[in-house]
Amino acid sequence: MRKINAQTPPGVGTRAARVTISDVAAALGLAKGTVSRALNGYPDIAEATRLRVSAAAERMGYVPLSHAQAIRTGRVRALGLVLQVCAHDAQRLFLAEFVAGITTAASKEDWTLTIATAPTEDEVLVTMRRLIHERKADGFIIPRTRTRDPRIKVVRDAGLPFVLWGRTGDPTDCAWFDILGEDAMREAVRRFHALGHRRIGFLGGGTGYHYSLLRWQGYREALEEVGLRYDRDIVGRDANTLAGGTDAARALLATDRPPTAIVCATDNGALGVYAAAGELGLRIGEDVSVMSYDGVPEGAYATPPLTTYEVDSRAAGHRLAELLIYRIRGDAPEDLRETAGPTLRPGGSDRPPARTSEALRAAIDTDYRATRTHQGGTR
Amino acid sequence: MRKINAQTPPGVGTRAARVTISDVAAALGLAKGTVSRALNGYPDIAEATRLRVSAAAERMGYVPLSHAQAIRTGRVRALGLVLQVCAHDAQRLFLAEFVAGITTAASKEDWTLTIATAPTEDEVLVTMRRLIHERKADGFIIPRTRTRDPRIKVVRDAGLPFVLWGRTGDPTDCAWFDILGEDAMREAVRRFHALGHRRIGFLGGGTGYHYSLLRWQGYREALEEVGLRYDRDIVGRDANTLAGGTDAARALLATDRPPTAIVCATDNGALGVYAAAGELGLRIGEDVSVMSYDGVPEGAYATPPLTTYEVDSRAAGHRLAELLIYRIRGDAPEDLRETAGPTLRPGGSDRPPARTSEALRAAIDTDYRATRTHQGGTR
DNA sequence: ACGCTTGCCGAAACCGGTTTCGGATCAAAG
DNA sequence: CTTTGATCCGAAACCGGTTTCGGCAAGCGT
Repeated sequence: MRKINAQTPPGVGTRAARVTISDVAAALGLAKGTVSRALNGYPDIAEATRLRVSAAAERMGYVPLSHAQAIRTGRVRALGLVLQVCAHDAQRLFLAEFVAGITTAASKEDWTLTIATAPTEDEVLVTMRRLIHERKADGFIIPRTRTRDPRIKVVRDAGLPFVLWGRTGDPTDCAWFDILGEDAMREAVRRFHALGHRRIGFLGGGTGYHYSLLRWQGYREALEEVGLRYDRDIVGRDANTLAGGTDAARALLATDRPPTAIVCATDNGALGVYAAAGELGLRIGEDVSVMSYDGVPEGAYATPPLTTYEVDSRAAGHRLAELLIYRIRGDAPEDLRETAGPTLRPGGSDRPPARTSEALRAAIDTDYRATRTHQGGTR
Repeated sequence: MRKINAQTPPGVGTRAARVTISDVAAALGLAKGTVSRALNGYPDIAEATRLRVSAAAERMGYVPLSHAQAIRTGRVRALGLVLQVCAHDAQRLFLAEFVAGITTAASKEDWTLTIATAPTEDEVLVTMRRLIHERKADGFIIPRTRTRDPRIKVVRDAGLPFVLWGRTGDPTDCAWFDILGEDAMREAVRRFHALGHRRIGFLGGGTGYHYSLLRWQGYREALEEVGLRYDRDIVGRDANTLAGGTDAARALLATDRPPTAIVCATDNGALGVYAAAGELGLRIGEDVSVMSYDGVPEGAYATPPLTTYEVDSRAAGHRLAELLIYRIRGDAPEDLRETAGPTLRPGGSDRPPARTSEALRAAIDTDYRATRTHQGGTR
């Protein structure tokens, strides 16, 4: 009488009996070790046997238990992702698509995604260490890389494979996928210049993020390329949130020679420009033009719709998962570095300048007073 | 000479040596079975020994490997979540907060979240079955429940615990957390009535979703409560997306007696009302008032900002994870049913009616023509 | 005909835990 | 002084896989 595995965990009803490797072995009259080796492609198994085994496994519906394998192999067939979810808004909504991309690629190979979140940068590290120590993942996807990123050290010290969503300062041992945001910034500057803008500002993302540095460089290089002078008066920082973008845009528009066009590293920052322009009674796409990067949905709802370089987060997630699996399977990081070009999503926020920077300055000053007094009256 | 576990998986550097239960046992001069029972609170271990063991485990940094435990216990200490991520937009951005809530609650108990996605409803079921069969999760969180939800059958058949994010038609064996959307709809109707609206329409979510049914009922009941007649001419369906909402709103505004206020089951539908109103040259909050439910960020960026009942997705995820863990540990589903009231996020889209329904009809007809001819001109 | 590979598979150890079972110790009871 | 029972722990089986090791049989050369 064979013993059937009929464990009944407390709390709920019986779990369906699973067919184990021993069941398959018994059905074929083979040793379970033989079955295991046959399924894992060991060279010391006859081709005929291998076929017989995989046919039987298929027929009986046998699927190895990844955590049972893990105890010996140390691999759980899971990708790790730790997200920093700040209390305030920012960057959160790219996530659904991103995760969808990762999980579809992962499940194609019968892997899963173990996901965790942490409120602060430090806790992200703690959480990663915990997942590593508990062997919850065989490798990590590291999103939103910084120029000097402590997460890389954590995962590298543990000897675990990883891939970056974005590039970083020191590429040693790093594999990555990234979209060339700097090219987007370059194109934006060129386009503004071609439209007739001669005073083009820039709003950068948070300091420390590597994409932020790259995009700023792209802006700066393109400026030189079209023959405009770099002027830090019309370059804002920490503008990757709505609030930050609003503040920075106010500052730019308060200068003696305000920009007639602003290139933004992120859509959130660009929406801040909308807000600041609204305060001054300026219309986007007429008084001030804006182009940015990300493709957040709010941009499409703004008036006029934001012209931006859209990021296909799903495709990125998909590719990153594939790269990570290759990496875990042993490919060299140097062979797993990919970049893609930016994709423009046209809107109505990038148009020829209605006036020069000087005229804009004057217009702001008069309009602003007008708006103020106008707002004084009830509505 | 003790053998140290120094396996080196191919592909990357050495994984740090982990301290195992045998290490702890050896350090204390106990059998590893004893250590295991001590840490798991078996009654046949002396209190002194238990303290000694847990102190040593703590000191040595011993953490049991969940997948090693799982092989015997069948529990992997992971929560399962399978998301349907449609190609088109809709409901996606609640996700980051939701996931954050789940993972914080989970990691508090040293659990993790195994997440997967699928493009269609059927593939969601397939994916869930796969995760169940591979024992990737000890229980599931089922989001966006339908009145008759096939996912419940899948997980119930497997004998796995689960909790619902939302309620469902047949509550047998179900635990859930939900926000009383129907109360929000009631309040919205009452508020519109108090503001003077006498023609209040409704845009429902997708059919089949239980929340959609409940909210529609809430609308209908409140209508009766304030003494207005239910009129299916001003009730739209399948309006839980921007496109669906736009279509439905067009239909409502094309009736002989168009609504001066519209209660929407979802923000996306409400933004569709904005779009439809825009087409007709109507202003939200003046010609047509709108209130809805969800609290998506786009709503705050619309002009005027959308008045809506905001959902704290993070709190919901947090609570759902807790409930599921309780459920897995054996609590009865009947004891794990919680609801919370809606929270209003005021905007500018709900104001007294500028005119009656009849006057609105006339205004639309004339304005619309005017707009058309006006649009004929450039710009 | 004999030894030597080589191919192929069974047996058993192993991974890191959990759980069962039985035996040793000791205090209280007879 | 033994018997009994409770308390506490060690030993070993077990979970579902993987991997090592050794041996049998067929094929090869000489």
